[in-house]
Amino acid sequence: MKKTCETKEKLLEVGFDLFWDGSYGSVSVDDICKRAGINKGSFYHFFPSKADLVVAAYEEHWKQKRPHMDHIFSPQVPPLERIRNMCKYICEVQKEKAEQYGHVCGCPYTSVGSEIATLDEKIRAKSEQFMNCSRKYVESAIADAIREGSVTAKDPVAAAQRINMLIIGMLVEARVQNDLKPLEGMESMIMDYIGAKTVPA
Amino acid sequence: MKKTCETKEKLLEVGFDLFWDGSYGSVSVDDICKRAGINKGSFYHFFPSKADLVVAAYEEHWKQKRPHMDHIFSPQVPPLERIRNMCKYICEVQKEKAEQYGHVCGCPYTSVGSEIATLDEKIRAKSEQFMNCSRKYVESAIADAIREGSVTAKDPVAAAQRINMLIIGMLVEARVQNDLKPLEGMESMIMDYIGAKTVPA
DNA sequence: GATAGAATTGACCGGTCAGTTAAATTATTC
DNA sequence: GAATAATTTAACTGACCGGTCAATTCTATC
Repeated sequence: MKKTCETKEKLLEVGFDLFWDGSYGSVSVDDICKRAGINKGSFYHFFPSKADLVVAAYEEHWKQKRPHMDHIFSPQVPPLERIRNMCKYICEVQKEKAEQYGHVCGCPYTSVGSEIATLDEKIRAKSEQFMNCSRKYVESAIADAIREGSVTAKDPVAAAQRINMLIIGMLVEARVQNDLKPLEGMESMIMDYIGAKTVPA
Repeated sequence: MKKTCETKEKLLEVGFDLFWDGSYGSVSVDDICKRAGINKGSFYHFFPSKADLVVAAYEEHWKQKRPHMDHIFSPQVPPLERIRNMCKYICEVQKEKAEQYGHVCGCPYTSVGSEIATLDEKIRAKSEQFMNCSRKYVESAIADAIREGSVTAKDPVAAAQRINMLIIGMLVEARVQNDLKPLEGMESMIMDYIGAKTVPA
């Protein structure tokens, strides 16, 4: 029950990383197995197909990321600070991955999701689901900000949706430009957008 | 000199369409040739590689699209109307392509660009170039809007950059959701963002 | 109508792709 | 420690990949 999980989890982790850095089409099952130090037969013992691996890897990745997001968006934290911390977190992760891989990688769900959206419905649907995970956090933060009056925005649902699009656009630009610069304005752009009344450091 | 161009242009057109609908990795040279009714040898007579085709197809597509953009952004047209017309144009094209292919396809430069950004520098650079083409139009429209006082925005460069990101984000979301809905708010979102003073129909 | 260069053909290459299989090894349970 | 199931191994399949090539046909010019 132990070693089993190690193999499976190794495949999930390696697969996620390779797909994130490259693309779904450019990473083969052989690539994943080689990097994971695992035989191909084992891959197909745990996953019925390459597409199933990427879906499982999405789920595993989100499972591991969620506690961090819950912490960032804890109601203990003032609402605008939650959003600011999210921006910092995104930038940190991007910087870290860029150093690790030598490329700016953008949002993993978005990259593979956009690549494969018209070709595999199961992956498409999962990408959609996870691309929208962070939206709910932003939504409740903005709702709280509205209640405490620290923001001129009126509709938390619409605002969160738009912020989500903005961040996605930024991350895609950063990936295509292979440059972290597009991310620099993220925090101020969002604060501008929701009409944050305090303009702290 | 006539039939020659027809073959080459057919390959450019079919390639662009297939890459736009699917992805760079999922469309083979054989697919393109079959759809174009052209032999593989001819493909490699005109293009040294698959990557070169996609770059050439980008260039051809932009060449054909540019007059339309020049028209939309003619200084004859009031600046905010230029931007509104651009939004309408984007939505129209997306709707048309969605009907044609059965999928919402998003921005062609962005989709392939994001897919391939970390793998092929030549394609990456071209994607970056064309993803930013529309930015210059928006920039000058906003500058004009500022001069005529129809807008509260201050910095046309920053505003255009952010609008570009917004549109990219929207198009990626639309593609991944396979739904035109995310595009609906484009015009009002942009007008909100730059602080358009008139709120016409 | 001879000639040369461009366009076209279709068979072909080695390599790689996702996925399979049967046998061997390891853990688990009684 | 025997029986059973889970896991791992490595060789294998057949289709398809991007790209090559020599042979052929077209076309423009003199």
